[in-house]
Amino acid sequence: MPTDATTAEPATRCTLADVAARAGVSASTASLAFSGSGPVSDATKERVLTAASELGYAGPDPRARSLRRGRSGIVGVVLEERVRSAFLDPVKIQMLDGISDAIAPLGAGVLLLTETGRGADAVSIEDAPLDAVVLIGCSPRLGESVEVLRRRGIPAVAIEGDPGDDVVEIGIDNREATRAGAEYLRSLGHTSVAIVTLPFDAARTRGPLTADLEHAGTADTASERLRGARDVFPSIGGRVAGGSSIEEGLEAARELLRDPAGRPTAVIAQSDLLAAGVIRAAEELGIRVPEELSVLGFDGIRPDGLQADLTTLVQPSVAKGRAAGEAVVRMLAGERPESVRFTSELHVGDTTAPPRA
Amino acid sequence: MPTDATTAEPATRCTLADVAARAGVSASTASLAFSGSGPVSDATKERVLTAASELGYAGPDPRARSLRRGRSGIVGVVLEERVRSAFLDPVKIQMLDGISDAIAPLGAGVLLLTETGRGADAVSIEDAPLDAVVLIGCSPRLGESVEVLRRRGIPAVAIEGDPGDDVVEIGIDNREATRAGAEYLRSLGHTSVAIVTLPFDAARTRGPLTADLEHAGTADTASERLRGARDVFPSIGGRVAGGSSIEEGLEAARELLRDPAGRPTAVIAQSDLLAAGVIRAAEELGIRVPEELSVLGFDGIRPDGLQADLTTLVQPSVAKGRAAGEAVVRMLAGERPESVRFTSELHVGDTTAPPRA
DNA sequence: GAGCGGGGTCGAATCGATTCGACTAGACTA
DNA sequence: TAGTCTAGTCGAATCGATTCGACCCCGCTC
Repeated sequence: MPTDATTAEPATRCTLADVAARAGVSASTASLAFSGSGPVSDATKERVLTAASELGYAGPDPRARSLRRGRSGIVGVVLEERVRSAFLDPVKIQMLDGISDAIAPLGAGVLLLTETGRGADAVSIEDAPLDAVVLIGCSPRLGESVEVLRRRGIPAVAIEGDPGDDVVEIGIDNREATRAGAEYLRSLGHTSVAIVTLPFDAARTRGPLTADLEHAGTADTASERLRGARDVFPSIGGRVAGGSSIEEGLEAARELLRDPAGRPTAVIAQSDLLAAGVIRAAEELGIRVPEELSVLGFDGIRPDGLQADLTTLVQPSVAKGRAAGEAVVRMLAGERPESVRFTSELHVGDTTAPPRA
Repeated sequence: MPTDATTAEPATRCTLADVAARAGVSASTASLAFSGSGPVSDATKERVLTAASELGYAGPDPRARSLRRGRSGIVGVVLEERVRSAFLDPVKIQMLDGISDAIAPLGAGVLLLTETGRGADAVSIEDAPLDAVVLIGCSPRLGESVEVLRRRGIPAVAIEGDPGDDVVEIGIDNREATRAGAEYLRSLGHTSVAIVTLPFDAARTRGPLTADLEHAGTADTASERLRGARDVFPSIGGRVAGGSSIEEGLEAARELLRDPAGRPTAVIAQSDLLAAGVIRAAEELGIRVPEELSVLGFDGIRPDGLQADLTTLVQPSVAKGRAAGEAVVRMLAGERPESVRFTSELHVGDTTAPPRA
């Protein structure tokens, strides 16, 4: 009797064995009929399928299937922060898009994971049925994650941040790109330049850019971009933001621009969102951009609510995601893909200009 | 011998049984030692844990665990469209945020699913190890999805769109809200009003708003909002967009505003993104907003790049997501949560004004 | 000292499907 | 007609952990 929509669930859901029994075949044959891999006569197949629909059988249980097959069809994507903040960052979304695009042929889904501490109640990298993992973001905790995955034997790909060892990495030329941007500023005539960086440590400590903070850090992206700036302006100073957001940029820039005396003529922001915050701070303080202050961003997204055409270093976010996805597909196929390094390009908008004499 | 970082994986990964053997206890005891549920002497526990770390055991296999326990710790979120487009819609992101927030105490992760056709190669609602599912969006395919889930015995919650029967639904007052907005337009003096709707059918057919299209449709949201507009402007006409995006709004509005003779003095857009597109179309055509054209949106997000303060119907997106997540948690706990209906609020911005005499 | 209770451990069944090797009939060849 | 082959089917082992009931032994009580 088919289950009625309004009745409670049957005491026990029906299994492949039930279907097989009803069709008068063995469980193995029924399995073959469903998976299609193996010789089964059309008549038998039909009988099995009929029995299944009569019983309201919803197909093989994915849990059992994945235990037997050793594959779950799920690729984890680790976002360093909470899901909410990751989605505020357009760069992450673009990468996620690239990833889900690239793994589609694998028939796998994307499981969102966050880097909460171990043993937390949220599902984590330690206990989720994953076939592979993509680590997104310049996470200081990368080392731990990689170690966990290695123990579990799960292939991993990292986007940004040095995972070390033999983990495939998808990155960009953070240092060179920033240097190019800094050189552009110098070519405009700027000599008094400050920087607003991404956080250096896991705690996301914000504050003035000190040697302490800088060296305690493990965040590759922030360090590399800073190095690029130092290549051109060796003694550059500035502030460390607590993350990539307009709000953080605003806060950092308020400090940076507060004192009219020591005010820089240009600010290098390590992300477009930070740059947008810097611009907003300038507006607050009545400082005109780019006449009185040049602002350089990084990423190449269009921050929400910013009408200026930001001068920035455009990185191929979607391509990065796609490359990561493709690497996952290859690893699952037993290959050993190479790391990839993309290059960024300077886009000159209207937020940079020569400094006022 | 512990696995060296550089060696290939051991032929077979080690299992709980291996650990138990090494610790000199039975598999059952080892399991107890790991899960902590059951009486195990401290000495034994210690021995097991030691053996595990010596062997490089990474903890129980989640696949086996979920088979036995019948829970996978994964909640699916079905986005009707591709992942990429879903993330372009700020409303969806906000709901997703609310969901992931609410299910956190469950210790479950969020698996992104898209409503691709059956049997597609992508992981789907039919074969993913899910404990529960949240259906997002006014999907015409909702019926099929609900049926699949019912067969599989997976609890479901729908956000927007009438899932029918006994499925919990989280919604808003689409009709009443739109009516309120329309009444506001009428109170300003508008009588010639057009509408740009969301798609009515699964194929996302775009074009003029005809009775055919309208009635063939199964998309609850579009229909309800249209009804609300009809409550005030019974003979309202307009165009059906192919989705919620600035691009679609732009395209629809070009048609709508092309002919200066029959041009409406106000446009009701069924989403803020569509509204942003309408405004952009007006700019293209040299029509001033709000002096020559009033535009009303729906959602309460700030569309990217739109500097106007959109007059719109603000819906509580995050709260909707959170309510859905909470419903999931309750269902998994064996309760039967109630459906929830939120209300939207009219926000008067600067895109609406009385029509020119 | 016999009886009793309970902490600690173990065996074995179980979750549900997949898959490999074996087996059976019927078709086809020599 | 005996022998070979193949398509179709079945049994049984397997994936790895969890869990229920049984069991044992030690300490306590009367």
